[in-house]
Amino acid sequence: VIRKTWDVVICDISMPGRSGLDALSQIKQIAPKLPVLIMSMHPEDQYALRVLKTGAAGYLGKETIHDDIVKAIQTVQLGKKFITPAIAEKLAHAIETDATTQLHYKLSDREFDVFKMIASGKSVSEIAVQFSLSVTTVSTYRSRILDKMDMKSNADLTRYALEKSLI
Amino acid sequence: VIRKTWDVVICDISMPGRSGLDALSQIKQIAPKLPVLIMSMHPEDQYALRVLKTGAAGYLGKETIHDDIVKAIQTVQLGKKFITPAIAEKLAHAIETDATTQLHYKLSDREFDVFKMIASGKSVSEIAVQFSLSVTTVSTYRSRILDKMDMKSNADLTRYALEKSLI
DNA sequence: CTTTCTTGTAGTTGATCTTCTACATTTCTT
DNA sequence: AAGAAATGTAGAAGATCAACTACAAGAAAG
Repeated sequence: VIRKTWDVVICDISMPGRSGLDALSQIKQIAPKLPVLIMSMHPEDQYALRVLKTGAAGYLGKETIHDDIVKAIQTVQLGKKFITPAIAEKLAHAIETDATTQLHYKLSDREFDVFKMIASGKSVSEIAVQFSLSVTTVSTYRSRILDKMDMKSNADLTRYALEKSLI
Repeated sequence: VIRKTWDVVICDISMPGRSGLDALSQIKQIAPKLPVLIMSMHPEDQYALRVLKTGAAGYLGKETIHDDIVKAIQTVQLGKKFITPAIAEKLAHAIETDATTQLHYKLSDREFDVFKMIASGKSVSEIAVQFSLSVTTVSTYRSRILDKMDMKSNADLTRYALEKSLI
């Protein structure tokens, strides 16, 4: 990679550990646009995600290596990422996990509605009227919201909602 | 000003109205760094402020024109502003008026303390304990705060305080 | 296909809060 | 200096809320 120009790098890093990732990041440093396809005899576990995050154009585990390699090379040569269904699934999960770190992900729909109203300053009784619910019901929602979001006051909710542009 | 370079422009705009200001802004457009001293037979009323905002280096009203003109020219020639005491006073007022537009300017000291605590989520009773006051006293403060700031809920206060970085 | 968890819903009751009113001090206004 | 407005302070009483408890229906898990 240092001496010559290539279309694609196919790199077998069967040994897990830093060495493989280090090699990848070095390559990407020297030639950021050079597609690097990583092969491994390990299954497409979360290792694949780390590899992709480091800049690989694709990851082939032992399950897919025989079937997909030609397709993979063709794909990455076009500058696209080659993603197997299994990895796509991992990616989706990774994204979902990101969503999971959003404090309010735990709220049910009703709770979220109430959350927004409380955050924007409505009182529980106002909310109760608007939703034709008992005041105590709304109050229960509020408790659950505070509990799930690990907060203590309405002001916390307001602050949070403001930060996340939820209101 | 268009054709030659000058040290200072002394401009008599005894006629109020746009014409004077327009001339001034045209001059400042052509030669932004050229000091323009405005003279007028009108008193140093708020017209002086408008003139200064438009970029004049100083304003001499009929009261000061005879005493200060030499000093004024010397001052603006150095690139400084020439401000008479009377105008300084106006400026101070203008600034204060800006402060006045801050919604919370009306609050008394105690009210402002309470305001910050409410905005950051403290309950009236917590505040009452902290200040060794009756709950109703704090509640009264709260009413007055809401009233003065023309707001309706604690969430409004939180939002406001957050916006103005008061908490 | 049960068991368990989550969600939507409320009542009771004690806690907290608001509103109205009041009054003594300060602090403006005139 | 006299009167008016703002400020600091609270009590009584009614309004609102929170906490705990409960339960049914749906979702998820085993």
